[in-house]
Amino acid sequence: MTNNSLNPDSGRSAEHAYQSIRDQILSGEQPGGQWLREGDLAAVIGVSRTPVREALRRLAAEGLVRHERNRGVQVQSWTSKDLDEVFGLRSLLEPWGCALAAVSGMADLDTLTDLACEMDHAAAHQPDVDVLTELNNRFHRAILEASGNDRLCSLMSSIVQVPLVWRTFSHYTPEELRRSLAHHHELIDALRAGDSAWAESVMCAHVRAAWTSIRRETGDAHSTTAAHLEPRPR
Amino acid sequence: MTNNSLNPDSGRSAEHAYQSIRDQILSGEQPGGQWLREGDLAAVIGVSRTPVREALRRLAAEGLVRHERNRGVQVQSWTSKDLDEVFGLRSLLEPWGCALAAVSGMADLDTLTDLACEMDHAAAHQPDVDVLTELNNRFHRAILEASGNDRLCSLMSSIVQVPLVWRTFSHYTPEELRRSLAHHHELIDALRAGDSAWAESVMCAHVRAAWTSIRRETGDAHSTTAAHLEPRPR
DNA sequence: TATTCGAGAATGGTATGCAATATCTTTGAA
DNA sequence: TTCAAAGATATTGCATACCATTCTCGAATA
Repeated sequence: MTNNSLNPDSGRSAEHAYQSIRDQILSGEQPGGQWLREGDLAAVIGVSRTPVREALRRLAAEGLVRHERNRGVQVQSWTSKDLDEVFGLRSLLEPWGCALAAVSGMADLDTLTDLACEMDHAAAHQPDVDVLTELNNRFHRAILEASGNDRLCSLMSSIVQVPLVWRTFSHYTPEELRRSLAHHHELIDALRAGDSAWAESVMCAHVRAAWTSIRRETGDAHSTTAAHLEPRPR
Repeated sequence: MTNNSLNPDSGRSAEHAYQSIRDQILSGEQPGGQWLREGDLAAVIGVSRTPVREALRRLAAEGLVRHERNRGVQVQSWTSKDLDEVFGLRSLLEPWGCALAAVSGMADLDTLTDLACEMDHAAAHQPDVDVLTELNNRFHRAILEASGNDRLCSLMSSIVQVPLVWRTFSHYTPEELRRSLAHHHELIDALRAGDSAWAESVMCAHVRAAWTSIRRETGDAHSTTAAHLEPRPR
């Protein structure tokens, strides 16, 4: 076998397959609607079908692929409705988590500041979308973790697993990018002040600004209804 | 083989295993911390280890069991912190979904009314917790589906997968049970009126009343802090 | 020409065997 | 007596083989 006892990856085929397939989907390499054959994936990744099946089931549970009995799995396709659902939930959950973080005392303001400054740097000259995406995800995750609600973190993680959302920064104009980075610094100030209402408001603005940017980029018939501008029930 | 072509369950071993194990966990038959051996489960359910493994991975993705490499899976244990997390999220998401349902025009008021009346009947003399649980879950699910946000439904489904929450009705006093059923009817009236604020408020009250009931039943040191009574950030 | 039926191929579903790893037990010495 | 190390045992992880189901495509018939 290819996995002898000297191979440090021995016993991690399923995890490897999962990461591999997930990356292909989030990067857009496997477009929505694409059928994923177990045999092909197994051959490409270099493992048997068993760990590939396990990986596909995990991805199906997370909503990245659809599983049809006796037919296989295909990469989930995303519509503007999906985007609205994701951002509707984000604009509810992230501000809430941010408000909790403001009063939990668990926020590591130094780390957040570092991340925000690194993002400023990464955006300075030739914005590197991959780096910005990575830093941004860590920033948002750090705030949610400071909320003290582990389930909230898990939920948000699964929600933002949408290629379009994952690469939010590729949709920003330079001006929008600057505003987004400014939001991050303002969030830190609000957290430092322990002002949950301030923190919540900034985060809400932050998310909904992103919503509008992405809607513009993915403009379609549905966007003309501006559904997201309907008054949000309180 | 036991599965010949005449067996309608042919090719659904994994689903069968999933339902079987899930029921055992939600019913409390398999207590938290219990280790689940693939071989034992396979023998009891009457299938091979392969579909059992698939079922266990699904349950792990849903958070009902914990999976440790090369050690197996054990039933998730629940603490009062978990309960607070679940109800914190519920008291945010369910009212929101309810408000959306009030203005979406997608709520099937007849079905909801039927469910509410069936619950009244089931609670009349000798309350049947299993029947009430089933009807209650269908009632709440129907409202969330009427919100039009499919992801919200999925999220809530995964959140309430906690034995203690699943069997909320077993924690109610007769008086609390009556109030809960009254909430259901009021929810229907609010939805019929298309009043999102009303619907949202009732649902919020409904969830938070349940929170308090369950906290009382699971009373522990943590409950003395009454963390859920802290002002919810808006 | 269109439609339906069937044979073959492709694919997923399940069972089983082996290898790797963790846990438990036993045995030996300090 | 206790602790540690090594072997025994049990359990999971992965690969492979086989079976069931579904899809495809062509031929026969209305």
